Amino acid sequence: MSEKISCKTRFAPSPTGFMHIGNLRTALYAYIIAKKNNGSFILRIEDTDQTRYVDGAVDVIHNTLRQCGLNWDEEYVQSERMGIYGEHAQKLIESGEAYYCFCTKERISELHASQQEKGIAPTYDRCCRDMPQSEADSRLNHKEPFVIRQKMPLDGETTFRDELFGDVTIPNSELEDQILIKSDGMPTYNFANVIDDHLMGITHIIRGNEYLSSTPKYNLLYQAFGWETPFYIHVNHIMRDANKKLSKREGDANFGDFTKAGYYIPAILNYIALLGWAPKGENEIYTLDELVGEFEISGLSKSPSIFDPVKMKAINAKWLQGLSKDEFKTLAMPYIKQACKREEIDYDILLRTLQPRVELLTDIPEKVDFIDAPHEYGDDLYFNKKMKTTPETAKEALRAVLPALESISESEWNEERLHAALMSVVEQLGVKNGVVLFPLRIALSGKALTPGGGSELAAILGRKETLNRLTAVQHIQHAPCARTNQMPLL
RNA sequence: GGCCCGUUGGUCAAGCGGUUAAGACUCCGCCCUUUCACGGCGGCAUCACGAGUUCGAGUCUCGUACGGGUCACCA
Repeated sequence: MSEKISCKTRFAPSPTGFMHIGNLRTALYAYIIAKKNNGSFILRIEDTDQTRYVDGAVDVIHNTLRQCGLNWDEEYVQSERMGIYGEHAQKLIESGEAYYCFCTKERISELHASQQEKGIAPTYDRCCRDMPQSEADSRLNHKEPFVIRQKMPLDGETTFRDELFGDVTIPNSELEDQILIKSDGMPTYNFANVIDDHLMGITHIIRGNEYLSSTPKYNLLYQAFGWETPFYIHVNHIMRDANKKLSKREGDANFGDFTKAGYYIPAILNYIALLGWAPKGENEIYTLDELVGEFEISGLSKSPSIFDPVKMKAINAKWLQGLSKDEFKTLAMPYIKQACKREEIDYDILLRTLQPRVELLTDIPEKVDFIDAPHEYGDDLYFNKKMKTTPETAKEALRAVLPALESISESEWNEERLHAALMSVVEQLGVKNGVVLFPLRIALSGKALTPGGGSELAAILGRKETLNRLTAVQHIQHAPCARTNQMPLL
């Protein structure tokens, strides 16, 4: 493909109101291949089937591509181009490459039924193919309904080249005299596609594997018009599991659902690019621009790829961890606000402790929900084998912590100062760090797992709230712990 | 069913006639650590099967099996 200087690719979705992740990946590859060759990327809305029209569906396509940064250079809407397909079909009739067919739908379905009875594959019997011109003219004059069909070669075989699969040869006997123009005057998808791709100057056609066996028909059309055939790149399918495609019905294929689920858009693109394509080196994290730089058609995979949400999460986590402080803040704040209304906290520390712990943005609310109010908990939470803590050691530690922290003034309330004060308590008690810090975490949050440890939590919550929570814990009259049946801690 | 395409660990995958068959995710162990996470180190686990070509086959050829696609006046 390198001998071609110009390169133009297209994404040709039909507006269904839904952006399938597999379609998006096809668009991504088409965009990348265009940009890699300094070419252009075209969006073509394939809306010839007006019965399938969905309100706002085109907006979904536009918004998704924009959000992803897949900016298109030109846009066409197929329904606005209806005139040109009939003209082209006429040319084919004139050159003898196509013919009028007056067979009714009823005749065709009877034909197919009888073929099936005989165990033959149903196919059109080319009944009208050799009709004399005079008869055709007369039937046209009588306004008989007709379709226009393409004359396929009756024998031999057709070979086309796919840039990934290599040469693919199909016997011409497999090819039906396909309909180009339907009886309502509309072009079939196959016909409109070829005409549009040629007229728009598409040089590289990137599309799903399902078109592999119909590509000879497309090439035969190009040849019938005397047009140069494009490069083909057929990409593999994304599967749900070994023999099921990712489906709309299962709700596991919609781009919009992934953004709602807390995925970061560049990470989504990154992951789907890697599904069915492998870079040369060992890096796995790529921006869109980097993908453009790294992409090679030879890295595409021919066999189907199974979508792995676990791996996608891991890629998402790597992306979030790699963001700058400010970028992460912008993304994380809305999620923090969902669970945390309190304003007077140290967001810098919170964000810093949060960032390496978040896989999906939607993980955040659960991680910060202790800030507004600590969780309720029983004394047994203070048992921790690894930290060597029990409710009794916790009680002693927290008794010592309270005055130590009270002695820090509002203006000195920062991480270093807090850490130093807590370390001196550790030293004073002659215990390991965890014996003091683990109970502090629980006293401040009511949770055994928090972003950051005791000193970070104290810094995040601020002096007033920290001391309130510590004081509350000192004065509460606990009932005996149900599990241990021991007397209350404090 | 005909035709077309595919098949390397659980998943994504590298590999292009000679490799101890990369790497990533997952899982497990260890280290670090105020928990978890991050990070570091280590581990489990793969060439669908059968012939052939070759000194030598995951790599080439042919079969078989399995999987997918396609055979519309849908796109």
